[in-house]
Order: sequence, then C-alpha cells, then structure tokens
Amino acid sequence: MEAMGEPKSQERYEDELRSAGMRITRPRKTILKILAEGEGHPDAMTIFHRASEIDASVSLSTVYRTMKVLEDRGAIQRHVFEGGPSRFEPAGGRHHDHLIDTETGEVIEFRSDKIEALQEEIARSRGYEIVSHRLELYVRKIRGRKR
Amino acid sequence: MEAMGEPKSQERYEDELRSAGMRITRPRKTILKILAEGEGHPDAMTIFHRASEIDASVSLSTVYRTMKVLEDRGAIQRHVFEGGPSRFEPAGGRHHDHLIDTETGEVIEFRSDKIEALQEEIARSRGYEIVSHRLELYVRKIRGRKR
DNA sequence: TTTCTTATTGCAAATGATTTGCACTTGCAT
DNA sequence: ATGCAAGTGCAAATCATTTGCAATAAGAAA
Ligand SMILES: [Mn+2]
Ligand SMILES: [Mn+2]
Ligand SMILES: [Zn+2]
Ligand SMILES: [Zn+2]
Repeated sequence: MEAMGEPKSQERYEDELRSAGMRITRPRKTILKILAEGEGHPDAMTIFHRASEIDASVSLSTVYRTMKVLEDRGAIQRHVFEGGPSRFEPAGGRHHDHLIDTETGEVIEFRSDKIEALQEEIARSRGYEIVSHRLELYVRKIRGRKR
Repeated sequence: MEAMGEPKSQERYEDELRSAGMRITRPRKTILKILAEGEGHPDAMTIFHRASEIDASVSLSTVYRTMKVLEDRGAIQRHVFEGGPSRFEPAGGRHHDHLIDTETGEVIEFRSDKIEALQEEIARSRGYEIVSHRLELYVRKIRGRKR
C-alpha cells in the first residue's frame, strides 16, 4: 500500500545527473539525499530547511536551481496545487493524480484507468492528442460514517 | 454549440455587484462591459488593454481588484492554467473542465458526467468529499486524419 | 441640487515565489 | 597537481498580483 510515489535512491538521482553530464557537488548531494529519504511532495522551502540541517551553507537558490535541473532531466515532477508553491516528487513511477486535503494540506495519490481513458477519448473526439494533463481533487474528510 | 461558458450581460454583472452593496463606478462599468462582450477566458492584462481603449484612465490595479471582487461574489471564476496568469470566465453556467491547446493557447470547454462521477467515487472511497476540483487537458491538434 | 460619508481609484511600493547576474568556488577530466 | 567550465552564494531582478495612502466620486440623505 505504497508504491505510486515510489522514492528513488540518492545514487539513482546522482546517476541521472551524472549521465546528463552534470557535476555531483556537495549541495546537490545534500539535496538529493533529502529527496531520497523524504516522503511526500515537499516544496522548495521544506527541502531547503531540511538541507540546512545537514549543511547550513546550502542556499535556497541552489535548491531551486537543482529542482529545475532535475525537472528538466525528467528526474522529478513538479506540481503546482491551488494557492501553494511548487511541490516535487520523484518521476518515473506510474502516472497518478492527486487528492489534496484542503484542511491539512495532505496529498493522497490515486489513479483511475477509467478516467485516463475517458480523457483520451475526449481529446481525440475534439481532434487533439493529450500532451499532459492535471487532475486534482480538493477534498475534505467526511466526518462520522466509517468508510 | 456554445453554452457552457455562457456569457452574462453587463446589467447582470452590475446587479450582482449592486445586490452585494457595491458601487457601480465608471471603471467597473467599463470592465463589466468587456466581460459581457468578450468571449473566451481573458486574463487581467487582456481585460486591462481592452478597458484602456474605452477609458484610458482605468488602472490595472482596478482590473485586478474588480476581478477579485467578482470572484468573491461568485460572479466569475478564476482559472490558473499551467504557466500562465489567472484567466477568468463568467460563473454560474454548467460546470465544465478545459482542454488547453499548448500551441495556440486556445481554451476548449468540455464536460464528462462519467469523469465527474468517477471523481466522486474516488474521493468517497478514500473517506473524503470533493470541495472542488481541477481537470485540465493540455493538448496538441492532431495533424491529418479528419476526425 | 447640495451635502456628506465612505467606498473606490490611481499610483507607487510591497509581496511571494522563483529566477538570474556576477564574482568567487570547486568538480573532475587531463 | 592543473585548468577551466560548471556550480554556488548572495543580492538584485522578475512576474503576477496585492496593498497602503491620499485624492476622488458614488449615491443616500437633506
Ligand atoms: Mn504524487
Ligand atoms: Mn470555461
Ligand atoms: Zn491522470
Ligand atoms: Zn469537472
């Protein structure tokens, strides 16, 4: 019960950067370690804070620059949920969409092949092909009633 | 073949503001006229430019403030598509989602009761109820082949 | 109409997230 | 070890949008 946001090892990230001809620097190592350990969908500031604990010299700029590089290399995915800042998660796992708890900010992943298929159908029927899509459900926990 | 983004008359907008105890000022009249006439999903800058042609004294601040007021009153809806600035459209019509042509920026509306139902089902099964949602298909026109 | 109160406006400055210029490091291939 | 381009920290710049403030104008009351 936990496989969509499949995390990547720090080594895996380093290889992705190295194979792209990028240097594995100290700040990058720190940031990658955090992405590898951390769960969820952290934003830049969160990553920055965690990185600071390991190496106080890492700058927020570098966090942003590194996230951008990883995103461009397809190593991570960026999500911009309503209101908030960009949040990231390792890329490469199965595609999925999100449920965002509007009260706690918690992000729950899900996937619906039916919906995915319907989306394709809709685009096709209009003469288009999907390049990418975004499906976000902003929800509130239902009080009472078990399940 | 044209009913989702059902436009509203300028009078309709004015009444919505008046009934909320707000004043109908000259700049607001100008902006509302544009919303009433204009098609599509314009952004603040576009509205500002069009308004400037009618009354060069209207400021961008007022455009933003007016859009916010209209949004808070539920008269219009705001959409923040990937990358770009907020875009607006009259509220009150049937709910629908969007297809965004990644090459032209054109916005096409659609609705799928099946998808809407599946979303509900997904949220419910996780113990949540949907507060709002966002479904956007970023597409590219399919060359050749008719339909 | 004139008056009066206060919402609204234009303008400039502030925000907040993210990016960028620059001079100074530092990976890492040779 | 060396050399140099890639990478970094920091401050300043962006971009879209918001906000403080003094001046202005709705529109209810007189
Ligand atoms: Mn995810
Ligand atoms: Mn629409
Ligand atoms: Zn999906
Ligand atoms: Zn929908």
